[in-house]
Amino acid sequence: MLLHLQIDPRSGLPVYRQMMDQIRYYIASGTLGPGDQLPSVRELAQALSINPTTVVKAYTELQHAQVLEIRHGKGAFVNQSTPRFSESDKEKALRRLARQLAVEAAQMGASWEFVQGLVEEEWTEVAGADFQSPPQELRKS
Amino acid sequence: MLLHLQIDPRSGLPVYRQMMDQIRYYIASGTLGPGDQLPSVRELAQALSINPTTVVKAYTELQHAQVLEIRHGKGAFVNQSTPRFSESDKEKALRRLARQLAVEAAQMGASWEFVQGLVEEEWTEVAGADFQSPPQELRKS
Amino acid sequence: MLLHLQIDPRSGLPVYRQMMDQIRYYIASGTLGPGDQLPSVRELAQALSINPTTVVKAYTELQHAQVLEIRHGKGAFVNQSTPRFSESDKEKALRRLARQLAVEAAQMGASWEFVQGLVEEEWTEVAGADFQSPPQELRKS
Amino acid sequence: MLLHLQIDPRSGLPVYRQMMDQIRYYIASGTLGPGDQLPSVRELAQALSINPTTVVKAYTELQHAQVLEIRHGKGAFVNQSTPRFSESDKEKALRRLARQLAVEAAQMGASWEFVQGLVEEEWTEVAGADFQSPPQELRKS
DNA sequence: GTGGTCTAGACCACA
DNA sequence: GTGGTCTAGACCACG
Repeated sequence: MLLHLQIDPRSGLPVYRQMMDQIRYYIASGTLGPGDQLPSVRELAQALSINPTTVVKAYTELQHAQVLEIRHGKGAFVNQSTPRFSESDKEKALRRLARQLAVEAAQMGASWEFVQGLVEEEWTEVAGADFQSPPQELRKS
Repeated sequence: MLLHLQIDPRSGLPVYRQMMDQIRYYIASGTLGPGDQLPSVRELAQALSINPTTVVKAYTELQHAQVLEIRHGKGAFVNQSTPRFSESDKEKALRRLARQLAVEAAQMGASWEFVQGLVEEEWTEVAGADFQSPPQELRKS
Repeated sequence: MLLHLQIDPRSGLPVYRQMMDQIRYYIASGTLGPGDQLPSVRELAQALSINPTTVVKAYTELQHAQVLEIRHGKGAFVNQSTPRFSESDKEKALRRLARQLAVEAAQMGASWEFVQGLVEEEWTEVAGADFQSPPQELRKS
Repeated sequence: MLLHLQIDPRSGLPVYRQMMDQIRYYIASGTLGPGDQLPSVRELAQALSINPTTVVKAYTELQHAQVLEIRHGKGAFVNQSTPRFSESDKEKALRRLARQLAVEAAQMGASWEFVQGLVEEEWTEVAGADFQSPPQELRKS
């Protein structure tokens, strides 16, 4: 339950957003599975040497994004069900990221092969594990 | 002299930092060379629909970093001796974006084919015109 | 821009939720229209003698609910477009409220006619004004 | 002795207060009379899937308000001389719920017919059996 | 023990 | 001026 989040206060990215990104990554990559409990607010705050309210913000935002489920008095848990998005929303969000990647890669003079390889590497690292992980049909609540 | 900067106010990244990063990229990638003049503050601000003071801040910060030279009444210019990014820095920056794309796509339940197609579309749109997209050879990483 | 929110710290309802409820009411009843600017965080906090971060929380939650649009450095505005909900979500949310009303009314020994009249009164007060308000097609951004 | 309390943990209202309110309603409406015994703490807690300490808190608070009498080792009982709610109090409480329903329905773009139907469905389900729904007379408030 | 709310006040980003 | 983030610490609700 240590989660090993790495926070860089000088990155310009808000701390709570860095936390969100990394928690999402752990979930997507299978390190955290549906139903898994996250560290308590106080525990994580102390481990990262940040204020508890910052952790609360990260958790709350992830709750809004249907990534976490917060149970009062119990703790924060990875949501059971994959959140549903409309196809248009999905494409819109992902296209924004794809464009950002393409633009920066092009500006840096990267080749298409390089970019393609990079994306494939990250995809397999993140989603590959899921395909081999056990089916999630056993969980019902 | 439009520079094609891509700003996302909701990314959590400060706008002036997004600008700095991308200007650095332009310089590192050779799109901007030593001595080249950057757009005027007003011009850039209008093009990006942002406040001129934000542009000023980005330019000033880059001046402090010895990346730009501000000549009062003349404009902003790329400094001499601008270090190019190392290959590892390039990869690190792009990998961060690729990972973010992969994580969100995986959490949304997108297929690999969908992600791959999206990236390819954006790449051809962004880099295609400039680079005469090279022949589609097979690659593995 | 006074908005005249009434907060009762002893009601047991969180302050930010009381604010949300009343802002929603003002919007639904037409007192606040699409595009209207809300009081600034500091202004409202001072007027209600509460902490600014509490106002921020109310505004942020309403932003998540697609009721408000927050423009950094500009202020908070009533969203232009009515948020879209699936029919099933709509019914689920409203049925919860309808049931609560029915249960409590029944426990208090209210008659069906009384309940029906109450709902109709509130509906016309809230939605009636909208039907007579000018069409909103002129706004484009 | 199930009491049919309706608890919504996400309403923002403290659970113990929701319980207090509804127990007061039961008493005011005559469903619970002076001297009647309430469910045991454990029984209620299990039925509502909440923590026994929460039930204890609700009972204790009602004891302080002289609404209940706690007899050690015996249970909780409705006090003598429990004032019934005035008509205006009834209306105030119900109107609050009716308004909330109207506001949310209006913001979701629901039709009056939809809302009306929903309320009638819930009413008949909740009160129909108990009250042998009286003949449908015309009423105006 | 858990999370939820609120305060008081600081500093940053943006217009 | 606007909103956004973070800290330090308090008290409440819940298990």
